[in-house]
Amino acid sequence: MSDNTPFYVTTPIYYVNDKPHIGHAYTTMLADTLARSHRLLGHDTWFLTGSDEHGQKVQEAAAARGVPAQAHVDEMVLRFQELWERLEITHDDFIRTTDPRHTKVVQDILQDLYDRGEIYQAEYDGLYDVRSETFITEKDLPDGSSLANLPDHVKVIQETNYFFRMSNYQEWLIQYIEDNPEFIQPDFRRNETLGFLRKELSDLCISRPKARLSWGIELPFDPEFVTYVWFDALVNYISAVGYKSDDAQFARRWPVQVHLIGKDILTTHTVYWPTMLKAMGVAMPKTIFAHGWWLSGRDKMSKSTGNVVNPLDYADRFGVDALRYFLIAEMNLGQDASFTEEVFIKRYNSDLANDLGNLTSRVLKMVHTHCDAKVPKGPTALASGSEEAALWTHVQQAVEQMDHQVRSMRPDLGVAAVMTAIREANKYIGARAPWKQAKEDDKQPLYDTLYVALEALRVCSALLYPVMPAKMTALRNQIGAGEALPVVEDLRKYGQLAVGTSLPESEGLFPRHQKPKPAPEAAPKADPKEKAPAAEQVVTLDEIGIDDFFKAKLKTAVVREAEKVEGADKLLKLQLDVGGESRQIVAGIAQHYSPEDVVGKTIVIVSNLKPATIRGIESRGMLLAASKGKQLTLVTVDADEFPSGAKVG
RNA sequence: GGCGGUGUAGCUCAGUGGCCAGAGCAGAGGAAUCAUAAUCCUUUUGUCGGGGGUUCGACUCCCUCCACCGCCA
Repeated sequence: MSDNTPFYVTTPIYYVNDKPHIGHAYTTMLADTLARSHRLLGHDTWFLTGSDEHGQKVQEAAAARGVPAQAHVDEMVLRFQELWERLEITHDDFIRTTDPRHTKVVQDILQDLYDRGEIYQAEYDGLYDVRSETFITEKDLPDGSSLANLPDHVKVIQETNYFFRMSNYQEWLIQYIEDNPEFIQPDFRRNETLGFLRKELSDLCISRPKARLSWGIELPFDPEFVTYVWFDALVNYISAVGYKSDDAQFARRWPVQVHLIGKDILTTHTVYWPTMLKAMGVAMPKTIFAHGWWLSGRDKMSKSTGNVVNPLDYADRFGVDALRYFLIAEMNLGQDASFTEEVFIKRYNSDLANDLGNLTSRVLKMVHTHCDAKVPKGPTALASGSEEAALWTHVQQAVEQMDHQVRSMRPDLGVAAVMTAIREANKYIGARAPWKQAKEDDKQPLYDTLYVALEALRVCSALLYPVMPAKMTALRNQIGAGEALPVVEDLRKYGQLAVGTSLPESEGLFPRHQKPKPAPEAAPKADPKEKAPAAEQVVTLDEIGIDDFFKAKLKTAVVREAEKVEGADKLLKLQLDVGGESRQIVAGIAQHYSPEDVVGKTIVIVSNLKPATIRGIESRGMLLAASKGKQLTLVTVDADEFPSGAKVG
């Protein structure tokens, strides 16, 4: 089974100015689990991660602190490097885009492409979004703004830049994606990319004038410019493995087996990067795999709502391996997954504490009590049809499943198969009742039971090792399998534990955690008589973040006309003036206001509500009104003359 | 608006034409007492989103409607 198939896996390089969060940690742990799995299989494995260190934000952050940019990133990068150490990440290399080995290669590539006409200079005359540091078109403008009325963060600029002839490769890329189904995964992301490619692809702006951005890699053919992100960040995947610097290494590693990415950077990796490689004449990645996001419950995690899960909190409270297990077991790769403390503790308790931890504990306690803390002598072969053989079959199914599912990028299913085997082992113990066997004069049945159970643990611990390296090493040590890395060949062979091996004192691997709380933040102490559901409501009912609030765009509006809606006794149709724009809404206020009452009033509306058709009449927005019981009053503004279209909030 | 997806037990999901539709978690009852108040057994609820069609037979294929999600506009 062992071979020398190369396995090269990457994470995106993380923006050094960002604070590390669960998204970074997840991708990196996933890559680590894959890398460890392939190393066990004997594959020639290389795991690369790193940091993206150029750009405006770094330049500004460094300036704000009054330190040179390089000193700033040297300091910031440690937050990632230290986190990876803490999370048992075993990357083989960590590339920084400020490394000379990287900047040199970037410049070589740019010069080469420029010489070959793949990069050209052109005048850009249009809109620039300062906030996202990107060029935009009129279509990209936020609602309510226009060329005549630009938002503060959008500027009209005219500047010279350099462009990469990406558009030349559109047809080729479509064909390539269609010919190579494994290239972009999961397949619905592949479809998205093909959808993106149905419209015309433009050339890619790859530079910024130094006047605006100096913290970057200088274009070798024009010292007035630095290269902007794409030819800097993406190139890390090849600069780190010897492209244009170490042909032997590059030949050994490339093409990469898997680029792991989050779904938010799909297009850069499935459109920009392949066309860049094509222009360079470099082979395509085998697979670009986009995973989903971790949600906080059902909501996107967001800094401003404060619901960002800090991976270190969980690592501190439950252990790094428990966190790794949760992240791998809980996410169906590709889909989004939900991270809550309640779900975390539930899974921790049921899988790790109750099933695996307790199985280990009950088996080892008996070995210590009845077998003099030595691996007992079990059956030399498993009689077909026996309970032992049945358990072993389940364990072997887990071996096969893990192998298959890791290759299919579904480690969650592999882990689930191992848990099934572990539950079978618990059933086996129950069926054999070794505590009864221990009371018999003939101890051999007892020894048989315990040895077979230990063998099941040996195999399962090896299968889970890539996910929980430290805990599984501890477990393997406790059952006498030694501290060395598991050997894959031994997983299909029964009877590998050496009889008579002395076992060390063992302690619980996964202590149980009490009482899943409904939400991460401690809820205010409710009346003890109140049952959980009530408390849950208190917590989940409805504090929203400022972000949520601002999703609703509230504006003032003046009612120009109003009329009753025929056939509906509650509805009025209103024609509004909202900052010069007219708009029609339907409001259920007819029992409280007559049309004459409301004309001329300045009211408040939700301006970005999805249009609805009420009684066949289009309603674009809703007005605000206070109501209690049967009373209702419109929300108006406290000034006699106030312009319509004003922002409220 | 265009393209795609999803809708199966209280929750999370599996199930690519055929025995009474499944798993884990949660709930209920019981057994056991080696073990981390852990384990094991039994057990309830399913119009398989609605409607129509193809078929001897559909959760599974086709059409349509509804709801939600993703990407794009």
